[in-house]
Amino acid sequence: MTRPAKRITSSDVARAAGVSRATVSFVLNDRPGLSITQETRRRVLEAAQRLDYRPHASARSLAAGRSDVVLLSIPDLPIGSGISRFVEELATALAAYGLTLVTHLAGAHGRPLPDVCASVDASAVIGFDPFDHDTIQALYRAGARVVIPPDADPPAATGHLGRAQADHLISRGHRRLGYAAPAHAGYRAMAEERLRGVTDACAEAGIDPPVVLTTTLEIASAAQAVTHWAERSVTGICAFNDETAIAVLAGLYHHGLSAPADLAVIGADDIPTARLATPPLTTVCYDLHQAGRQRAEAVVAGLTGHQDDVALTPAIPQVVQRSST
Amino acid sequence: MTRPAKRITSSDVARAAGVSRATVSFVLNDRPGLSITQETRRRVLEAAQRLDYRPHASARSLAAGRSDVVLLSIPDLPIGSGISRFVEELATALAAYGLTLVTHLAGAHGRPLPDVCASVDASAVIGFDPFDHDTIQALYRAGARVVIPPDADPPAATGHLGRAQADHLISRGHRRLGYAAPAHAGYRAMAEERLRGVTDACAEAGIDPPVVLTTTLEIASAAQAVTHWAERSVTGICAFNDETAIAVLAGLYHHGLSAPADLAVIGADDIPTARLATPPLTTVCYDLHQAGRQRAEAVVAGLTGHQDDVALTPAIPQVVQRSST
DNA sequence: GCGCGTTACCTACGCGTGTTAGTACGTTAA
DNA sequence: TTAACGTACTAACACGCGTAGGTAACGCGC
Repeated sequence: MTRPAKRITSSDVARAAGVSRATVSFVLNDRPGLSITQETRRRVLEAAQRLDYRPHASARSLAAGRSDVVLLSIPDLPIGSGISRFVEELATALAAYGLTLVTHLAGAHGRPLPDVCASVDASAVIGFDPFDHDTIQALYRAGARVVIPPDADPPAATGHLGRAQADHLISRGHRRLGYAAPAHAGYRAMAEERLRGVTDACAEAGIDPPVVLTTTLEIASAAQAVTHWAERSVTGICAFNDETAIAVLAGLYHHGLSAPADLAVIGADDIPTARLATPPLTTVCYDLHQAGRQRAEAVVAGLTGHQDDVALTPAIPQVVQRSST
Repeated sequence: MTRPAKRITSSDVARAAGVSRATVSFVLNDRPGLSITQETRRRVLEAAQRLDYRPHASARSLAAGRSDVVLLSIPDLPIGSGISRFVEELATALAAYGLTLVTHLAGAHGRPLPDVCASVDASAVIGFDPFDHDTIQALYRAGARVVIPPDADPPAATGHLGRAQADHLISRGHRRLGYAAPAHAGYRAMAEERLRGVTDACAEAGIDPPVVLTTTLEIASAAQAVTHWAERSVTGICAFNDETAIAVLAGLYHHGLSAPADLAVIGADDIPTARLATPPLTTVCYDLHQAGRQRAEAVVAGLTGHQDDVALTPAIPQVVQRSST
């Protein structure tokens, strides 16, 4: 077991560089409007690097009244690789502004979000689900200066995914759709939003609402759902996500059937194994690259006081066409 | 957009309760060895609750020299649901000790771990991969008081997964094994450790080392690997993880072959779609529930100074027998 | 010599806590 | 009467940093 090393403070750097602590602070924070000799600046930077100086975050945020921590709250559901890509993109974009992203699984047993926000002294909080009003107030009281989404319309945005699935199937001639809902309770809210998109698209196309069936990730369960859909002449399935879609494909295979001839299946999220399914799965997903970047910009705009300048345009889902539709 | 609320400090609580700030601190931290009247205690608690007082984490950790934040570093790889279960378990166990877990995706582009550790002022850092010595030193310098794994034998533990895979195949009579390595660069280190376990198991069983081939998650790539293995009379494949294993299954299917008749395939991690593969995938995984709880205990032991009392017994991998072997 | 402006830095305060060393007020013991 | 001791608090310092305000040195014009 390696022993803890002593903490390096800005006084240590100041002493090593032969200047005052204030000068160290000016140099390291690149304070504008102050004149520091190139030579002094160099000495400070060299000393800081040599000592591997890292400002004490707590002291800094206490003094400056703001931290560089951004908290991402992830709902209590099995994390898919899509979220992971989103997180990576977001973290990268924030890092470019000197901000650090940490995530927190808002599980049922964990601490309430405002507590976590206070614990890490986050200056911004990003969520997936919209927060209710009380939570937002508590987050502000816990020290957050920016909260995203504030209370805007992301539910509608989530519905877009389902709408894109349905539109795709309808455009390929399907007139009777099914919806494969997940059994996992944690998915409930998100599944209902995606379903709403499907239902809306059906209504606009003038066809019946989708036949909704719940399936677990067991082949037997999916096979049973396939039987039900067949009985009701359903020809195209929108699945809650790719895993559910792959379950449906497995259910088809179990009956000696296959997509898209017997039943077209479209998933959501584009997980890595989607392309490895038999047949390779058609799916929809957001441009997470863009979504992450946009969230990062919104945070930065909020922190610098221009929060009204950036509107969160709902991300546009894209269809990844493969062979299951 | 709701407007930020003013921060409540312990002075506010003290004023509201008609006592000094010090008394508030004593009451809220339940300081032992001090006598506080029941009545005073009640007044303080009531005032704190009424004002929704939350101690400023930065100020507290500055003054006390410790924070209640535990940082979990997750390697740069698509997060599987297994990790998510592990994180949930860990967060719950830590919350019971008043500690807050936040996670950080150690992506290639993100900030170096010590920076993040310093940013959130974490008092403990938990990692998956073993940290190298320099990183550990930097983490201590960044303010961490406990680092897990310290530098112990988790490489061996990680290797256990590969060993379990190989042992399983060998026990079923396979004498010539292959290893399916991932193409993704972020997986490199972890893949090599798992491969080492396979190689060790082969050596102990007195058979040739595995035929290592790299494959992407494209069917064509996997099919090519399958051809190579067939040419070298390989009968059983240990895949780096389930996704790679599913790619191998898809490669087999592409040639009109199937597991386990033509080639046995075993994955790792037990992702949700593993049971949905054709055929359902045999795989190995850790008991993450137990692993999370154990890490939490190690952190607490470390923070309270009894770090030598808790030995991290390497988690024991379990084989999930399905139909691909 | 004096006033003024600029450059290059330093002194000193405050952020909101935890915590040590006290203080004021009893009660008891010698 | 005074010392000793326990109770129930409070005053004041320290943590490491950002930053407002100051100051010494120097140049320049008159």
